[in-house]
Amino acid sequence: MSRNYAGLSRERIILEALHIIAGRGLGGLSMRRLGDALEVEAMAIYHHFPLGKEQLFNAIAAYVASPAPSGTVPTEPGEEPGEEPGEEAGEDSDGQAPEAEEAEDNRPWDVRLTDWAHAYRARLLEFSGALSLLVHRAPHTPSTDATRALMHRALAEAGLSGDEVERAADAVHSYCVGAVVHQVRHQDEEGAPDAAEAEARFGFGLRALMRGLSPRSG
Amino acid sequence: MSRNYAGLSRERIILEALHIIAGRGLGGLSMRRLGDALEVEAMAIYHHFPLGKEQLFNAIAAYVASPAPSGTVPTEPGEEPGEEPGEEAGEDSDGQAPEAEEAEDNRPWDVRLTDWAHAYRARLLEFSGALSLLVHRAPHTPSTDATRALMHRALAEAGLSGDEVERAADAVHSYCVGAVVHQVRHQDEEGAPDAAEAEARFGFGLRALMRGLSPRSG
DNA sequence: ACCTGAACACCGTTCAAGT
DNA sequence: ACCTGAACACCGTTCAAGT
Repeated sequence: MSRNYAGLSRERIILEALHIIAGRGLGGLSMRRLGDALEVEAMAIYHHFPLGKEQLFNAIAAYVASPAPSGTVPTEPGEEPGEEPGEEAGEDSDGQAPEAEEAEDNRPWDVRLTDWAHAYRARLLEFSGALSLLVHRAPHTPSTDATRALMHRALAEAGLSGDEVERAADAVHSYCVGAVVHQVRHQDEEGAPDAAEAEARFGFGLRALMRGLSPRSG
Repeated sequence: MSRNYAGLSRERIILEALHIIAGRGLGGLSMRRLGDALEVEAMAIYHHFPLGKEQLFNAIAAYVASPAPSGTVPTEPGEEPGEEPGEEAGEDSDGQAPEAEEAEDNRPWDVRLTDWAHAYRARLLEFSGALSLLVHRAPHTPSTDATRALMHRALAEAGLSGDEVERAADAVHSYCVGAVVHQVRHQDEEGAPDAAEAEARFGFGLRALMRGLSPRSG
């Protein structure tokens, strides 16, 4: 029993960490506790996250902020993409990633934006225990790239131009994060809205914002 | 030198804690380090915050979220208001506090709201190191009461009614917090906007939101 | 009332070692 | 490559004691 090929991986570690965070809060996550949950010595985690807890936090943040192809563990900048090291992974520093173009989305720009916003909100809400990790971390992943592209296309289509697109995208993003923070902050108060009402309020504000963002129509 | 009347107070402790947070981040705040900064044994802090670090965090959150009569240390629910204990402080559980009505604000509703939003944003930005404390804490202070009243008056004046006022207030609040989080998240990235541009973006989104919130005008 | 100082359980991380 | 186990410096908090 001295050997232990626990089959640890970054993904398993992140998922288990998220589980602990969900149950005991962010402050309840310790390397030792995480090791226990993974049935491994705490120090084993350092083999997968050599830079320690801070690096683990970054990975969790990236995971939470990347609602992409379902449960993918994104690679952080400054880390090699795992798997057999050998040739360079070919990091094209281009903005536009040519992948992930599964099918054209022909729906109107406001529907696409609204859809994205609701999905993003749901993701943040699902991992609300890790939300405060996102306050000082802005992970950069394929998923966040895709979001950026989606928003810019939609807002350009709405008739905004250049600077306005940039600012409008920031505004929508800010509103989504802010709304989730607002809900989480107040969720165990007395007159707190239930899940349905919370989503209704989110939709109300989102519609107002998008209405106000649209170019003058009269 | 065994005695030490350090003249400790909740306010001094909170201010010093905020100073440490500004310098070393939230994770850099330890009771022992805080004690050192206050030239006191760490355990002395527990006399002013008997419930420990969690209570201190609550107090910091309340302080940051209360841009009220300049630097007042608000009292948290579940703590006596300090000073000589004796008679009960007379906690009127009424919502509307009859105090703090210094002078009528006769400016249009949108100016009042915009003003409040910019001031709130500035406060959160000033203490951005403590921002993540607000993700899971919604302190209730005279200042937050005043904010609520201000918002409701303004939005009612704008022509919104009942439910709409509630939802609109949430939306504005969400946007403000979200915008600050968004700025803090991205602030040491490459193409990050400077302070002026950041405020401009904030204003842009805020105007859009308020425009979209206003009742139909055509 | 206000602060000290020793003590305890727990924490993140390093480092040498095992397979 | 992957994991263990002892060690170190630091942490939050309790508790008895000083003035």
